[in-house]
Amino acid sequence: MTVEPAAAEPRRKRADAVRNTEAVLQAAKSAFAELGVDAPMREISARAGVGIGTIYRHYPQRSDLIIAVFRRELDATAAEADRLAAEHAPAEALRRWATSLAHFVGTKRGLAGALHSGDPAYAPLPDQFIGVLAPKVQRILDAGAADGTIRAGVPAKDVIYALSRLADGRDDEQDGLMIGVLLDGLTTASPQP
Amino acid sequence: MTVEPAAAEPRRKRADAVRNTEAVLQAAKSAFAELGVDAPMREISARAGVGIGTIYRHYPQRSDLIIAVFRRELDATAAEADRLAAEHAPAEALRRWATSLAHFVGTKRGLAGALHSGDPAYAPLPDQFIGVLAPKVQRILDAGAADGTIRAGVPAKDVIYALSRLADGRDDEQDGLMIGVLLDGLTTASPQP
Amino acid sequence: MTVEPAAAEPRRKRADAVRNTEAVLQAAKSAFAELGVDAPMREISARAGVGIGTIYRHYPQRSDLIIAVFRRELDATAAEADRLAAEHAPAEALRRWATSLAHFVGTKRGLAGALHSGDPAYAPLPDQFIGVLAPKVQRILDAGAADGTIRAGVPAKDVIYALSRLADGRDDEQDGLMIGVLLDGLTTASPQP
Amino acid sequence: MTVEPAAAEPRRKRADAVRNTEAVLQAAKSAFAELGVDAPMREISARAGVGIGTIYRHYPQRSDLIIAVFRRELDATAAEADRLAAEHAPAEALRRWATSLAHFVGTKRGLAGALHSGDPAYAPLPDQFIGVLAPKVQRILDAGAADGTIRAGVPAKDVIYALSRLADGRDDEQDGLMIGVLLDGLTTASPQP
DNA sequence: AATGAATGAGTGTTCATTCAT
DNA sequence: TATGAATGAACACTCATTCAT
Repeated sequence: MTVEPAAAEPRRKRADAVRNTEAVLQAAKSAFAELGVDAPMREISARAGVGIGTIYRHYPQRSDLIIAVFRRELDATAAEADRLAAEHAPAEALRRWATSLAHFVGTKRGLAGALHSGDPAYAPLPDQFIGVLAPKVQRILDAGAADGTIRAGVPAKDVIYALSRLADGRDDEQDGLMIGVLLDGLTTASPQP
Repeated sequence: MTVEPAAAEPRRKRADAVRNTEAVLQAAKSAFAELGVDAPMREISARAGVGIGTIYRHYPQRSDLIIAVFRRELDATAAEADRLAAEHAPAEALRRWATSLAHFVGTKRGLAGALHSGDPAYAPLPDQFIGVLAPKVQRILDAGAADGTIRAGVPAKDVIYALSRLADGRDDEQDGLMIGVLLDGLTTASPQP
Repeated sequence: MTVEPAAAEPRRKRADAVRNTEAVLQAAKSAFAELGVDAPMREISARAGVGIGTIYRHYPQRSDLIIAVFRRELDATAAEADRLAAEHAPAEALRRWATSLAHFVGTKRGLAGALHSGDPAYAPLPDQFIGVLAPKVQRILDAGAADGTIRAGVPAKDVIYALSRLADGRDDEQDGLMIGVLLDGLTTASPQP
Repeated sequence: MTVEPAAAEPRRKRADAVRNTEAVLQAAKSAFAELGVDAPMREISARAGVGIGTIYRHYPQRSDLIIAVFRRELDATAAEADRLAAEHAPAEALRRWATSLAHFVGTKRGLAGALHSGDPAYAPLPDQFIGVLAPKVQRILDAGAADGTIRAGVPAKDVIYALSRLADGRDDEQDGLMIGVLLDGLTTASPQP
């Protein structure tokens, strides 16, 4: 497929490594989607066509792999918050962003559970997720608090956790309903004078 | 076939059996609290000072044991709904009951997760919990819908699930905050004319 | 169903015991037929509506129960040998008797296996079966040897074992075929002059 | 994708793996001989001085291990059929081959039982054994049927099963006797004109 | 005598993690 | 650096057998 320079042996290695890394991420993504984020490591290595040792080399902790797999989507979700904040009033931005997050979390079997499991294997996860998302969401919340459309005093972290939990169900429709209720509790119809 | 004295002696030796049954329930309760509802059966049998076979005799499925352990508290939580419904306006009753449920769920490591895991070992759990709680909660919701203080069209089942999820955190305070927000979304300050 | 004297308390016990014994035998028979002779003891006691201890009291060894269950049929099969010996020429008697034995063994899942397993739980079985059957069969064999229609020098015990093994299949038709072949090897078409 | 030297080095370290594989086969062979083909996996792994996971890695199903253990001998027995067919008249070839099979089966405690147990753990066994042996034996049977020295219409499969059963005893001598009788029933002294 | 609760050894099986090559 | 073989702890579950009542 890709044309590679015949020479440059050391480069080759690099190319291989990149290919492997990508294969592992894809494999993990599909395995996580089908089996949950607690999918057997062996299953992932098999899907990637890579030795299991290679995965451990790159991702010593399971949480490292999870983070790597979701990194792009996580960043996209964070960016979405900025975009929405720029284009919509805070309450509306929050509402739309909640849908993004719900989609993100809802399609990752077991992710919400892992975030709150207390299992050491997942320990670094919450900080990672909150670290990326919270600042963006906090800005929306602050803007809403400033114009009175969003209840003040609710930390972004807790909003994100709550949304994650409510989005983890088997039934998107019902999940959406309760997320809507939560947002109703968080927002007011119109800016307070 | 044979006529027996109505004042039946309900088979002796229940002394031993009852003692063991109680020991198992206590052991399971403590194990569940510390290790979660997926605590190893052996651990439970060890804590109970009982052979592992004894547990399987009484509770062939893990879910049977979980239900037995939480039965009393579950019933109490259900009864609380009735009591609160009798003593308070619907929205207030709901709010207070949510605290009860939050306490119940919040002290059972892994219970909320098990309720939504899809794991066959926990399969009968959701029906049990919803079956006991939903009718009571539904009555409160209906009363609130009737006088306009609670948003109509939100099934008790979803309310219970949502509350369970929000109560599953490690931090009671923050859990309580988000539960409050959810309830705000579910209720209105005063009866609608 | 049966009319019992109202008095005679000690008799009652006896009646109960007999009823229990019979129930156990029936239960074991059906369990053996469906699950094989290694059916769980608990399953048998449950079918009999009797405590498991009761079975152990009457039949300390599994082989005791097996023997008791098959006793009647075993005796009938032995008697059949005598009957056939009286009514038919030796070779024909043997051939017919083989069908009886094949039916007996073929309908007892696992019996043939147990007879040759070497498992201590079944140790007394072979002697029991051979002890009852061999003398009868030996008489037929001897008669056949005398008139030259049955090959001499083959012990009844081995004939019985061989027939049991060949009858243990899943396919009666094919079992019958090979039993026929064995009998052909054992007999000659007509008395040798 | 990448061109590799045709003289591929077949991955080092096979030294270790091969050693283990062989150790497992030896251990299984001895365990099967002493305890039967239902010997505990742990016992086998212990004898092999190998972790139990190693056995499951190589032989996910018990039947896989059984087949692997007996493969060589099974193939040898099949080859023997060809050899005997080439060197002897059909009836004599069959007779001699029966001795081979009897030796094979007779030294594998429980193998004959497993072949007919219906236990899913052994399910692939009959097809494997019959698949390897039946074609060879069938050729002998057909040749014998053609020259009238072997009874026609008896499938090789049934002959093999019958011989296996008769060879499964504890007493080689008596087993041999009944096998002889069966063969007598299957063959005629001399070619039919 | 009958009951059935209790015992606990035994077995199959999975999977995270290490490490020799 | 990659590989994947090996490890072995862990767990669920079954069932023969004992024994207090």
